[in-house]
Amino acid sequence: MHKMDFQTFTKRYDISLERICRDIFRSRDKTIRIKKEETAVKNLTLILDAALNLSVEKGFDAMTLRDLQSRSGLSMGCLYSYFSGKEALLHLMQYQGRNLVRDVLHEVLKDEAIPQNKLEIAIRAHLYLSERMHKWFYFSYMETKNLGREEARKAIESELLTEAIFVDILDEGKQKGVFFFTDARLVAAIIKAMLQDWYLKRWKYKKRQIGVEEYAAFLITFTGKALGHFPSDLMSGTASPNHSSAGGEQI
Amino acid sequence: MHKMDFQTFTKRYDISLERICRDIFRSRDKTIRIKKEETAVKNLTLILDAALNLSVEKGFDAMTLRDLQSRSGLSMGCLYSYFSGKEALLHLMQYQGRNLVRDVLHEVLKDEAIPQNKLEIAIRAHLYLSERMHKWFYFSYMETKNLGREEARKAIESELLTEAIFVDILDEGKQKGVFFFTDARLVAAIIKAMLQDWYLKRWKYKKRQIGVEEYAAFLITFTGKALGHFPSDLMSGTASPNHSSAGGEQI
DNA sequence: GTCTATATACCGATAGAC
DNA sequence: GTCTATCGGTATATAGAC
Repeated sequence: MHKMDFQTFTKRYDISLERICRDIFRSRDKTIRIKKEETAVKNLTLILDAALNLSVEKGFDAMTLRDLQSRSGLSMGCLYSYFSGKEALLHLMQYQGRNLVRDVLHEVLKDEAIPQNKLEIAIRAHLYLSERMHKWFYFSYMETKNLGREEARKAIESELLTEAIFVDILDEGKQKGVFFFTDARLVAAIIKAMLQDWYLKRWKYKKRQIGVEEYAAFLITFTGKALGHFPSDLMSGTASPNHSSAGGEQI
Repeated sequence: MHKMDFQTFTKRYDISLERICRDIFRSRDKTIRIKKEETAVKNLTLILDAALNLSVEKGFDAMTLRDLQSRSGLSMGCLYSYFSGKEALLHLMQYQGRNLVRDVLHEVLKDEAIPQNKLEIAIRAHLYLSERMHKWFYFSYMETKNLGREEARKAIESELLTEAIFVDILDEGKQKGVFFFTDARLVAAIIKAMLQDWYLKRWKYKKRQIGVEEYAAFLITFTGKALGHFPSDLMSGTASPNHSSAGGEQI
């Protein structure tokens, strides 16, 4: 998928809360007591939407099930038909978010061979994903520390997997003589840090009216220069205007 | 302060928990009911040490005052002689950490004139500070969202102040023709993101045996290349060995 | 499937003995 | 200055009516 921008990205991949909830229902029929798919998906959407918003506002820990009750419009008893407890809800959301990110990242890269293009695509896909699923990314990052032993291990594994994608691209580019650096893992680590800043410091970029396309172009130029590779059409530093909300409502 | 490394940094600046607690006692004699300085500083040190460790382990919200009681060795009633409530403790710690960082950053930069050196010093000082006060930095970052309206405003102000230091250095370098970029605030923002990665993803760098000197050298080289400025003695990419623990126990 | 009502436990905070 | 004992409030979770 070349010459990708935010709009074509959101059109190509169905990243909606409803779709995620349907995936959850189909893969977790044991822990969810409700039988009818339509009812289950509708209520799951209400629950996850409320839980995401409350978690971003005040933190998952500070969110009480009474908050979740009133925000979702469902009752206490009804909530417990969809998950076995507050902790199970946390794990459910973390798990589903991780898998979606992993799948999309592999999907966008699968038909590309040129390292410079791969790097640009991986950066853009990660930024676009976190733009589309901003609350989800913010939530996943902030609540990692509250996970239990086994779940924390999976979160770390996921972090390293994303990084490994960048390490592979960098090493390939180094071998082909288009990237210049000494330690691929260090470069991948700070690329990841810069990607994460986009959703962790969203308030800052929003206040400065910097959109996702502009940030993407800047990041690609900056890393390109640092790696000794200069993307031809981006060196001017001019970026597209802000249309960060072109892809519909954020989830 | 030129040719700064971690060891000389920690020797030059007294960044100990005891010193911070003494500052707190002297500046807050109204909210602390204890009169004798020796007693007060001793117990404050116990309290803050326990609070920092518990917050990093499970989060400030999840930490109960009973946890704090057993970890510090003091009783419930005694704790309340040192702060008026859990929220006041949070604000106290945030406030004191912010001020120390602000003061040290201004101190290290005050006698330097060359932009390239300024950039290197600012990067090193921030990394060394966060290395020395790792728990403090991690705590400050993670608990920002739990602050009240007014305190959150101060935290944001502090974030932007640190960034402004980098913006000034970058603009000066651009004017003098040694740095090349289009938007100083974007560059400063991602430099900050890379600095923060050092204390937010500490587990990763520790596992890979990357010390603070090595990370500092890498960051300076990477940003130097991206800005079109090549530090002469760092281009080889070779870095000092890991002596991240040379400066005593972390706080 | 969804609701209300309630059980049980633990939180932050304080009063008052020592 | 420091302790123990306890209050009032609220959390998660469940039982059983509809």
